[in-house]
Amino acid sequence: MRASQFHLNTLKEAPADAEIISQKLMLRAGMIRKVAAGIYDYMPLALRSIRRIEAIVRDELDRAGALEISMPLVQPAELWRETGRWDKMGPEMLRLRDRHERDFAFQPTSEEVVTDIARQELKSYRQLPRNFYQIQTKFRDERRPRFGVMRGREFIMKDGYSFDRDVEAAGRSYDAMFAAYCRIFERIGLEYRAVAADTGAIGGDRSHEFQVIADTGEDAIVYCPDSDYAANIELAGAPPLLQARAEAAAALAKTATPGHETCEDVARFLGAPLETTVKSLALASDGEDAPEIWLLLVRGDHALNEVKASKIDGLKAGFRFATHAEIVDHFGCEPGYLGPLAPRKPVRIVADRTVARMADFVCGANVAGYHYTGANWGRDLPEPDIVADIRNAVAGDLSPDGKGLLAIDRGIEVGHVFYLGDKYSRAMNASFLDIDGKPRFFEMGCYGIGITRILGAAIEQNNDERGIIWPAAIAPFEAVVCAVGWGKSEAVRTEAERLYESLRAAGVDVIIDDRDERPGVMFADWELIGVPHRLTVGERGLKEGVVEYQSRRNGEQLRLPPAAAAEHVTARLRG
RNA sequence: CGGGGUGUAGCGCAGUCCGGUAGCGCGCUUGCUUUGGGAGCAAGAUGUCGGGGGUUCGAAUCCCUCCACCCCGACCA
Repeated sequence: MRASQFHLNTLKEAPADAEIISQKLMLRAGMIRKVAAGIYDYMPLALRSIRRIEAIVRDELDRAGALEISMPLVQPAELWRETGRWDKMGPEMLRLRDRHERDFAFQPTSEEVVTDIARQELKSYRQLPRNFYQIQTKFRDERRPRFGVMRGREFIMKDGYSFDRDVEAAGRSYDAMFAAYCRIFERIGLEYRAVAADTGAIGGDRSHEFQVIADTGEDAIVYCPDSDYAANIELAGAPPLLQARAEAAAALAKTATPGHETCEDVARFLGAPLETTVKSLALASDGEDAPEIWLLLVRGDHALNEVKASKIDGLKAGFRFATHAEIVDHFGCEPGYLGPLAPRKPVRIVADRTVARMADFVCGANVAGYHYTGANWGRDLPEPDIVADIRNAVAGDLSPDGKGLLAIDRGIEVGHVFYLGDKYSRAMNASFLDIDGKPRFFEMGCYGIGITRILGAAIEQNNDERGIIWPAAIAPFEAVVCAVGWGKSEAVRTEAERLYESLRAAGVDVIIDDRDERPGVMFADWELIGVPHRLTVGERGLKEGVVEYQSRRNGEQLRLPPAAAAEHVTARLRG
């Protein structure tokens, strides 16, 4: 490629609404343009990187035995109604009507369509296992698109689906995809972690997220540096922090805490450690009749984990935070002073395992402006109705595998492998004839990779004050030849062209900067764009018999004889 | 969907309070000079001031109303 024929449009300043570094750099480098909220043009530079990511994904999936297909972007509502998801999906799914007023969905994912394929195409166990995937545009009408390409509404995703004859075989398919994903992210060159994730209604332990480690990540990853334990914070087990409940030592006392509503405030005001306070959260579950009110208790320094809470009997069907009116009605006071002692009306008390072992604790008194100190289970109030793990794990907790202490990192989810069971095949009556001649529902798995999100994640992980530093495997160009004084020096032109041609001959994806720009402009552009390897040809160097090499990643500079330069770059890329 | 905020040239911004017919930097065009880290000088081009309505002799500016976008808020690739 020649820069004079390529489309380059770099900016010195990023658009004001860009928030995170990858979004700013992609906009400045001219890779993407915003068309609407969460919807972007991918300009030639971006598309080159996208195609390289896709190539790696295809290569590894093909190797793992998956087959590429292409399913429609616009999918008939009837299929989505079969699984009930037409109603369940909510406003996140973009709905369309055709000229006959028929309902369609713009695919946010494709379980329904692929299951429809399977029930028509796969009749016999002899055809199993089968794994279909596609790399396709998805649309999810996110309530809040942000972070550029990281959380766009329209994005490119690889989604794959496996079909197996039984649970064991499905497990093998899952493991094969898990392994393929590891290879994919290693080849792309990302620092990632595979973490156990929530399986929701499906159950079981076969759900893993592939998280790219980055401070700007929206997910919290809990892991044990001394073992291979890693889980999404939604799932990570949080052990009780007390071995056993101590004997009550203090007397129950109602203490004035005017204006102090948070545990932090109350602890500071009372001069008590935050670990002696109990945080009370009022939830409501909407049952057949009146809503039931719940009070969930975690220690003052802990946070409620809503995914864990949703697994408690009675909350499984869904819950919400109680309204102000419900709180006043059941507790007889304003939020901020709620507690488990003698609420005005009966509420279900759920204590975190740590809270259940606390003694002499501080909690709201259900009277505005007052907290109890010295509260004790059994003596001052009944034992909790339910004791469960309902808090987020925190750094320093004992790892659930007992092999060390937990640490927490931020991550960006770029992949997810998930065992589906027969949820979709049963709903859509998708079956095959097994060896015994009886029909069975397919055991399914689904496997996603956020192709465009990988772009953002890679930049979040690889950048400096000058711009992007692409991992070579997904860079828009592997190398650039900068010709200083292109317009006036025949020698420079000749040597730059020669280098360019030898790199091309060696299979390097190289661009020659023949724009006749000043060197500062060229260097700034290519450093912003993040091309991993740069060769500079100028009259000054040629007089001394050298061209200059510079590595984008570590800034290393070398002066090389022109005859050895191309080989040097090739060796770094392929070596 | 709630709460906050912003819309002025491709990008970054000033001008709005106090109404008088739109400006700065970067970028773009042309010419000359310059030529190893985002050049200098000169001359230029580019605006329905988010849309619509109103007030006024006169509106980017005041009022009403839509719209778009951004930020803060709990199940996602």
